Amino acid sequence: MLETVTLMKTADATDNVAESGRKGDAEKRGRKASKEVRQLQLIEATIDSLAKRGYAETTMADVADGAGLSRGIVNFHFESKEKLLIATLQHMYDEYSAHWRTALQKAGNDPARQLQHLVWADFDRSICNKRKLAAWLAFWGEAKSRPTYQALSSSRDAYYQQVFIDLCTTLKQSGSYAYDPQVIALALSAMLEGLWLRLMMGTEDTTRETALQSANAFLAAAFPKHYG
Amino acid sequence: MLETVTLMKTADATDNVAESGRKGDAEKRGRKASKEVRQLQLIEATIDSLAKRGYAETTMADVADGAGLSRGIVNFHFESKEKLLIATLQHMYDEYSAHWRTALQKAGNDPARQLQHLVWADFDRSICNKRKLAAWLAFWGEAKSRPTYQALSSSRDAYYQQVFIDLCTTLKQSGSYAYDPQVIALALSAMLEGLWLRLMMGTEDTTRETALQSANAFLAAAFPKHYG
DNA sequence: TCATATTGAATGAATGTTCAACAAATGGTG
DNA sequence: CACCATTTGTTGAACATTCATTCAATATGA
Repeated sequence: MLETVTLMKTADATDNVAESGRKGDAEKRGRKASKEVRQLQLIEATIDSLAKRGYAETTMADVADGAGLSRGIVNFHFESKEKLLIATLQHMYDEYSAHWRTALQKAGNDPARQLQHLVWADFDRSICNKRKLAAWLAFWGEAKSRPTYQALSSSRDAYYQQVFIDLCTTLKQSGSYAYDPQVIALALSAMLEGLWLRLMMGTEDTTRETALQSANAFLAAAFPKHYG
Repeated sequence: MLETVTLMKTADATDNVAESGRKGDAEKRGRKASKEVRQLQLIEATIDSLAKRGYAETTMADVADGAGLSRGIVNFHFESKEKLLIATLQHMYDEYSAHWRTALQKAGNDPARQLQHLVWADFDRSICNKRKLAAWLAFWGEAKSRPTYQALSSSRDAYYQQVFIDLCTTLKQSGSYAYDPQVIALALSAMLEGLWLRLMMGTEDTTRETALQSANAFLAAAFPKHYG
């Protein structure tokens, strides 16, 4: 009963899902596609399912249906459901990483600009959209009780956090602020994650624009000499 | 009706998964207990299970075992698994609410003090401990795709947010700050939730103490004339 | 004795995984 | 090019397991 709906909904997906769900039925239907393409197709279908149904309700059948393929296919490309989900989380982290690094690179050498760009990056449409945020939230909800997810998360998060701390340290020196860089960096990254959380939950009063506004307000308050 | 409930559980409070699973076999075993006590016992067992196994892996059997009761018992006291989970979420919200209101009341009439106390309240041991944070995270992860959970969350959250906005507005006037109160209130509440998120995930570098430190740093940065 | 709470086994539905059969690509050989 | 063998991808049904729910039997308290 929900199956037909599933096919339709890949289209609605606010962003780029359209393409991944659409690419000529000729290419994916029945006929072979390269291993990588097929795996990506299944990962995208997994994200769709996570976003629409949540972690607990995401089933192999729903993923296969969402990709327009048969039931057994997922176990062929990924050995098990668990490995599919890990690959999906990995994929999302890789995408986030790439985006983050690009933002940092484009910011040049000025630490104030770098921090600003990193904050902006978090609210970019390509990263920060309903579908992906919902999928993140689904994973976070399970991460606590799944060592594998937690391991994946913590190593990367620690790295981002360190970059924030370093930037805050530099800004402190050049602006002679009184704060402990470590403390203010934690406040900053926590706020960014909290804003994501709000966006994920779909709270009425929080949009990408207002979230970004609040993030900017924080920077202005914490580093008035740089962002005033 | 919820008030009495609140009293009971604050007793076991701190972090004691142990006790909630242990309390005198004499009391609960076989012999009848009042309906309310039994329901509370099952709700506590549900929180334990959510914290230990996550939402997706929480089963009726695990809840019953955790409470030291038989399999069929949960369907007798709560009609279904879904209703058990809703009652559990409701219970956690009631507890949080009560704690929050108490903190606000104890703060007196000074808005700066009120805001400070509300922030402190969020990191109080009775609210902010591994077990309960993990349970919150488990619910949040599913809230996006469950209208019932979302409805429960959003109405309350909107209320808290409004209080924050009002307090920020007052502080702005008395300290003649430049910020838009709405924007700064969102930044504040997002940061608080983000800190919770970090604590939930069990990141090494974030403890209740460092989280509170960061929250205070935020207040000092945003309202220097009040918290400087 | 009656109402209510509790138990634990039975039931049925949902779902992850396996696998034999089939189809498509690939590559070698004449 | 034609032909066949092999490898690889795909399918869908069968299987086994897990789990929520039901319910008849039993125990408990009034």
